Amino acid sequence: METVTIKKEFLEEAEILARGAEVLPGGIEELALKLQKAKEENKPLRIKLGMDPSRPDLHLGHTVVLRKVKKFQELGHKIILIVGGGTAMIGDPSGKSDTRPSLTKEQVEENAKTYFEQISKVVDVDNAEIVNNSDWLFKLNFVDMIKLASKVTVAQIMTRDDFAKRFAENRPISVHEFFYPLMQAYDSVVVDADIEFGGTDQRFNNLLGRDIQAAYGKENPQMVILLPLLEGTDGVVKMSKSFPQHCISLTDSPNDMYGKLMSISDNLIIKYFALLTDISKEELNKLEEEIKTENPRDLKMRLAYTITKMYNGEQAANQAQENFVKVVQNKEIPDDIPEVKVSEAVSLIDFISNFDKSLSRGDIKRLAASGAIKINGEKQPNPGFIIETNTLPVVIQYGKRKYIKGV
RNA sequence: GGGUAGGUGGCCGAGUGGCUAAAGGCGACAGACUGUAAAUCUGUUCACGAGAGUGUACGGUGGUUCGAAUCCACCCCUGCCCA
Repeated sequence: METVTIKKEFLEEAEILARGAEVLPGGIEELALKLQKAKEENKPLRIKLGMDPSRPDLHLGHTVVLRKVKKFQELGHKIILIVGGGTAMIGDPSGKSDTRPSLTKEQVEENAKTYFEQISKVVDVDNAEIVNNSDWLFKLNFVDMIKLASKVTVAQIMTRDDFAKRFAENRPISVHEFFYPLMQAYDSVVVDADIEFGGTDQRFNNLLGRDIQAAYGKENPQMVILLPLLEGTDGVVKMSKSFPQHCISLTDSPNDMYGKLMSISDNLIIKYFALLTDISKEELNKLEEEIKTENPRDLKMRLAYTITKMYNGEQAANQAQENFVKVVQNKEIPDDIPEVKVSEAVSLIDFISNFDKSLSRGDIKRLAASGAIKINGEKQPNPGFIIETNTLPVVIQYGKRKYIKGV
């Protein structure tokens, strides 16, 4: 690369953009250079972001990357959202080794649609370029694929953490799984990306994109910007679709979103503030002090309120907070309980079972036996208890926060 | 192609003819305590049935046996070693 003086303004810009992220391989300086060049040539950077359409729900973990991408968009750069219709055929090998069920074209399109609705809560989808990698991946013939595969060695592929681990543990690795990173890298060639975004678990895949671009003749191959992974509500495992119970989804109701945020581990409070809100550096420092003296619960309520408001608006956030105080802290009965018409006497177990199909009748009996079922606030251990019509309306609580009203 | 070790409930893993709906752990759910945090303690964890019980289940299909996760045959899948 020829020596170019990097202007201060771009260094500063790069530094802000890189905050909290890993910028590979050249760090802030290379990023500043890219920004500067883009400006001088009046050629917006092409920002690549891949999305797995296998499960359509977007959670807060995704927004860490999306929020960063948005900052680039605000500076006038072009976002290219790649729907992984082709890569979904394989499924990213990381984590579970099971081959995922491949999706039909219709499913991918359907999922992609709900994806965009959710993504539009963070980035400006209308100004983004949206493509599906099945459009080019499925057109590759065997020779093309061999050519692609020839660009990388087994030793290189095996440095990928997941493969190395499985190999060391004598667990199976199918050859087709090697193609996942290759396909993703090839996407970078096709969309001519300048920067690729991802979570830190995408390090290998995204860096390979850089190498493959170079191998296909791109002069200034893409940089890679990696953002920290967000732990799920349990505070241990990263928020991932494989563990839906730890995910806070963008489509969660305001009450759920608020409640789930309240259930995160204390040691995640600062991290959530830092990665998920627009809080300033100074405020963040202040919070770090406060958390030492104040009840972490209060900071968490502030967090829950802030994030709920971001995605659902102020009114909904207020309601969610009120609801939380009322139902959880004061253990009162919530307002918005689903109502079910009871036209004749019905047993407790039938009533719940008809309403909530996710529980087996055995589950309900167990709940009753453990004292988790309440009728109008009174524990009722007998699942065969008959709800008479002349006792209506009744409020049934089963489990921590599930209610039905019989009317 | 040859040899060898395996495939058990959401996961890991014990179990080599009846006492096995299958030890133990993890996870999950619930109760107590709380701040819907953590830690801790207790209980539950295939389905149906109020219950006695019934059905289904240890890779698949057949078989032996009064009785099979466990023995036999064939098949499928995976690891490792050799070629």
